[in-house]
Amino acid sequence: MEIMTKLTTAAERLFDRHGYMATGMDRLTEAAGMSSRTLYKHAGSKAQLMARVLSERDRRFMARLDVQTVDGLFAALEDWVRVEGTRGCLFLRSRAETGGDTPEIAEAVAAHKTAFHHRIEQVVAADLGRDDPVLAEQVLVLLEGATHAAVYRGGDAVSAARAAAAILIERVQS
Amino acid sequence: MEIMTKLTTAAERLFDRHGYMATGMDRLTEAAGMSSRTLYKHAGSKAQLMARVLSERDRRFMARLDVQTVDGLFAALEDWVRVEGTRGCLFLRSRAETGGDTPEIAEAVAAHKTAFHHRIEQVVAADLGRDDPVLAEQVLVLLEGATHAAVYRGGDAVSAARAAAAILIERVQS
DNA sequence: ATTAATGTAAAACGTTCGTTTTACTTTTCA
DNA sequence: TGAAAAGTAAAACGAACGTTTTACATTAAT
Repeated sequence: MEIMTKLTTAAERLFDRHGYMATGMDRLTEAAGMSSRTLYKHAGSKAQLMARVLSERDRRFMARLDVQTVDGLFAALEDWVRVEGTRGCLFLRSRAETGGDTPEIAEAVAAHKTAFHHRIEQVVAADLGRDDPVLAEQVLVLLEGATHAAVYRGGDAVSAARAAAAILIERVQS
Repeated sequence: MEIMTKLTTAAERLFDRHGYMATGMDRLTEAAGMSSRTLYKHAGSKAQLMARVLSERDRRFMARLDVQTVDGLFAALEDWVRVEGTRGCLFLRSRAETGGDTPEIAEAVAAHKTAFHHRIEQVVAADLGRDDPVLAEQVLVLLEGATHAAVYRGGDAVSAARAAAAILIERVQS
């Protein structure tokens, strides 16, 4: 397995489960199975590593959101939380942990959230046959809410969000 | 001003703006305007201080949610984000930062989220004249979503959530 | 007036942080 | 075959961490 893949995978797991700040580099080198010399040669710094983790996660998450309907978005989120678990949004969390003061991280988060918003607008437009920025904002809120409510309410939160979105969609389609 | 009040106020501000882990005790003693000896005499430890911050915030936030209608919940959230800003939910963030491994913090978060959920169920029941756990879950998701989407979408997220909730309510009332 | 309590300022505690360096061993490939 | 590249293990870097302690000043009540 490639060194960079091993490293990014281990980093994502630890940062997600224990937090960015709370994860020390010693713990990371051990989990990734490499020396700190190699880690720094490839990753540059802890913040750059986190930025890499985030852009990799963005790629993986956005690939799942390649759907045609709003309901597909919630189905994708259900799959995501089933596979990846419910620990909230790693993007918002990492930005909050660093107070937005780490440029690499703040930029990766901003890029993801912009892409996320645009994708939702696209899917809403495809589902409705026309743009509806307000409905898109509501769908975004429901997805974000499901992600964070699932932390303490479990999968019910995602189901509830999905049902709510179906009602909002049906209402503007007829 | 009381020492404990000064301390909790300064701590909440710093933990919220820069993160729990990223805020050092030196920065805290300076912001609170007291020696570290006094701080530790009153607060016990950093984790206990955070737990105090959270239960104080719970008191303040839940007081705002003392409303009779679902729309009142969203109006209260609008007020909250106007006054306190949009940095996401400090409860979920502090739990995520510590990976749930700090008992005082994990307990304060669990207590708040349980109270939050129950309050929503109460308000939904009062508004509808009957219990509706599913609608309550949807309202919870919308509130949580508005809180977190507002971080990058601003006040529009809260307005969108409020409008969505109104639709869901109207639908089951008629 | 004196004692006990409570505060400050600041040094020090041992630990851990992110990162770099030293010394050495493997791998790669012209 | 042999030099360059890239890895490991482990020590060391200075800085910062949360917390405690030392030495002293101020307050409050007997």
